[in-house]
Amino acid sequence: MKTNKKALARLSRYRETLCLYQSYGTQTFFSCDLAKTLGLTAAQVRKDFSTFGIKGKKKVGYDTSGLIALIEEILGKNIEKTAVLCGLGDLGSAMLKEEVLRAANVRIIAAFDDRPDRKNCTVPVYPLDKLTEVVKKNDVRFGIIATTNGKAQRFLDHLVLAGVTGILSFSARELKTPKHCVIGTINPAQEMQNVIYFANKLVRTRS
Amino acid sequence: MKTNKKALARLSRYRETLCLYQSYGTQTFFSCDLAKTLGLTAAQVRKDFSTFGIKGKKKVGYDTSGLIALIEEILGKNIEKTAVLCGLGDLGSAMLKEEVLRAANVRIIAAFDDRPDRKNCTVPVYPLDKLTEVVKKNDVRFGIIATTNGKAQRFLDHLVLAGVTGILSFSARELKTPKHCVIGTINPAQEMQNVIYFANKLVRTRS
DNA sequence: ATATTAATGTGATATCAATAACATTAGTAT
DNA sequence: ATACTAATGTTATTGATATCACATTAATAT
Repeated sequence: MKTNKKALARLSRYRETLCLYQSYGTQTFFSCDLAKTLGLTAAQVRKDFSTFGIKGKKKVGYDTSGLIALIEEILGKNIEKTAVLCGLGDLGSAMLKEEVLRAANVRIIAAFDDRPDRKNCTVPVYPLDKLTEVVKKNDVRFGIIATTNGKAQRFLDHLVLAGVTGILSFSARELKTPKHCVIGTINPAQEMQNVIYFANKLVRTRS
Repeated sequence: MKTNKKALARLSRYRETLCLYQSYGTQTFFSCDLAKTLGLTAAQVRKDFSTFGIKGKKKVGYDTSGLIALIEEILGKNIEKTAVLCGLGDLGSAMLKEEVLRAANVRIIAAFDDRPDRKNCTVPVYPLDKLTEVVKKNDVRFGIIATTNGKAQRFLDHLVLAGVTGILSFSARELKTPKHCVIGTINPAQEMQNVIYFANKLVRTRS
């Protein structure tokens, strides 16, 4: 399968929407339905499906529940994955909310924060120097870095050493990551910057 | 100037890095330096610079402080922009932390949340029905939606009606937005999903 | 002054993603 | 049965982004 980052990113959006359809009792749907709901073109939906080997029936469309199951299979959603959380400030606490990461089906099993006062009842909280031990004992493969920029690299280094292979980071700083470890970065300031830039452009080019 | 979304997104990363250089006292730098720090190629850095009309000197490189100023000019960083925040849960509170949005130079002047107990000392907190009034009175052009998925569309509709033209949303749901309004979406679950997918692929393709 | 060199700036090329176009085919109507 | 139609699945085209290659040129060495 020729992987396509953008198409992959859309897969989980497709799944979301199909769940919605299912809740309405819609058993089958057409590519144009899904496209409309998501503001895409029907061709793109079909192209994406084709990329991941998803098949429908001519004149009938696609089977909602079957497709949800298939997408979940492709995304490995059925396998429960565990992660540890680094940093228990507001951002870290937000990540612990059930709703936020549910779609990815990761379970956060522990948090690390050097401020001992940041207790949390949903997961145990440890200081950084316990990270390796906890990660190794529980065979954790993913980490979320929700600390201030200054501390991010240190947490990352610990995660990598402990054997984590995928990291989600909220740090605006550039983090050094070895090749065998995947890192995804969320940078709200940058995203905001883009919104501002294009909003300004919209205003300027309106004639 | 032929705009290029990706290049624009990198501009703020360039700025970040240059500030770091400046703090080390580095007055000039080469494209390859910047490339190395950010894990890009020197050619791409120069291409990006070229896109935005940024000039250097052969054999000398680029002037750090001059370039920071220029990028800030391009990004409109010098103009202070105001925004309102919708939702004051953990995610909303995180957005109020100075560090998080600083790079975009937006100032959040008010927050809206229907839970009256969510007081906050750094910005005034109002119920949703005050949104239009506050936005109009202060001529606010940007909004940040940090609520649970269910409430996001309602906040967005209010923001749009009040005249906001740029929105940053953390909602996983598809939000309907008019064409004259720019929306940027941050979806942690989806980002995590991608990390998981590629981390698994890495493991599988390692031979 | 001249040659050398190490950098920039950019045109050409390759890759990746989105869109358009259309050939195929399963259902429906007659 | 046959024709028709409305959907899929895929190929071709376009567009955007990244990479490559190199001509240009300003500083340095001789």
